[in-house]
Amino acid sequence: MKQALEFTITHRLNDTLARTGVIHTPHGDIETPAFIVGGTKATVKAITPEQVKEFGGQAVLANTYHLMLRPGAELVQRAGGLGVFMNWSGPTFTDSGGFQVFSLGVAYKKGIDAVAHTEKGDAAQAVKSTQQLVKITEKGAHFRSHLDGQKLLMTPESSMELQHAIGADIHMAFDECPAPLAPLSYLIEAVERTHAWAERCLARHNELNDEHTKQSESLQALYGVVQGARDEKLRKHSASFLGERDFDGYGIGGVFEPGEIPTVVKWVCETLPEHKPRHLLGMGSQPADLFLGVEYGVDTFDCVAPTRQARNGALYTRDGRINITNAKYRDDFTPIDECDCYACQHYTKAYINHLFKSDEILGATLASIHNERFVVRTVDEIRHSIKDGTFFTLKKQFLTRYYGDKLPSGVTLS
RNA sequence: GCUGAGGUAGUGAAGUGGUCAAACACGAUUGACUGUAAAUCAAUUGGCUCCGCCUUCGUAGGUUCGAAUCCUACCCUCAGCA
Repeated sequence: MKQALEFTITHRLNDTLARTGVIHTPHGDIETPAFIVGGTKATVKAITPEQVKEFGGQAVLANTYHLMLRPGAELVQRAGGLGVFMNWSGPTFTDSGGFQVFSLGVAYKKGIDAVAHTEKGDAAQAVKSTQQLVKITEKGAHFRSHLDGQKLLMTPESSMELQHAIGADIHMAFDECPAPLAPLSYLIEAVERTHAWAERCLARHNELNDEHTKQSESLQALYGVVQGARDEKLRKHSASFLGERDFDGYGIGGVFEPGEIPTVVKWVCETLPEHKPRHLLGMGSQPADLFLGVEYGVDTFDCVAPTRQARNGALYTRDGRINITNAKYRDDFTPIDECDCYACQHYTKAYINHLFKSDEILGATLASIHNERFVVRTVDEIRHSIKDGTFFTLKKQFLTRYYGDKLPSGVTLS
């Protein structure tokens, strides 16, 4: 059978897991490391696909759960698939909906942050609330739609069918993302379930790809998703189990602190087969995520924070994050940053401050373009630095300037 | 000039004898946001030597143990009539 996805590694950085490469998809190549732009509901919030292209976005990631509810996967299929529907001609990814088991379950109304960051959270309660709000069984996950409350069941098979209907180039296996604080016994159970689901995903995915072959349609790729929270044995077990299966690449799920990358991501990436691409799910809003992720073997990232934070007025600059609504920017007639994005080339902080204060939607657009450009450019710089061997110099300079003396815990500059 | 209504914190607006430094909304200030239930959410918003004290509800007096709330005078605003 024809490969659904080809991945070529072009450079490696000695003594690290970092590499550069190219992911070849039916809708074009992705030069890695790459930041994949969040387009959950088949739109990159507040900006057009042309603008995404202009700031250097190479691929977009949408979400199966959201599109299943609205407008429906079948409708996206009838529209001609995700790319045609949203007028994005480049490569596309879909997430499986597995993360919503977490965000609508354990993290429900508490914020993901509260669960991921609390040192001494109530682990038993974390599991309990999962079971109450999102019922997980071997069969799949029972959800309630956040739109109208209707009961839904998503199984590995149905997630594959939905993702094939939506028609992205790269799909994610349906996984369970447990709260990192859940007791080990539960984490083990969740990993085993994720593995069983992964095998079912792969089986159904291959059947669907066989049908594509018969119809002379291009094949779609499937990434297995590694779980295992912060546990070394579990992470390595998960990476090794999935690594032995014929996935086109791998997602790494459930990591929330940059300081965890040198341990968790490293365990995973040194275990996974080297010749397949690795995607760090849901991380990559701050430079530490990007530098450490790449250093420890990540090829692609996706993260909604650049656009979400942009809509809420938090903008990235080389000297750290700023809040554009701060009073001091009211009459600051300089651009957000030394930056080549559309917003920085044409507008001042004072103007964008005014847009936010006035609740004008152009503010969200300009801020989103800027934040996305910042992240995409940072990854581009990292990619080049691997090719010319200046990665560690760049890392030190970049992180020192961005964080000053407030480096996130667990992050080192060497 | 007459009649009526009214003057409460940055603004609008509750409150009409004690539980009022005064609801609520907006505004303002700050913070958070990482596989998007997020153009969302949270905190602060009279002063201070801040688990307590001081000064505030047009101004000045008064009644009362106690007043933003009752009385008197004055000032001002708005509406209608002259």
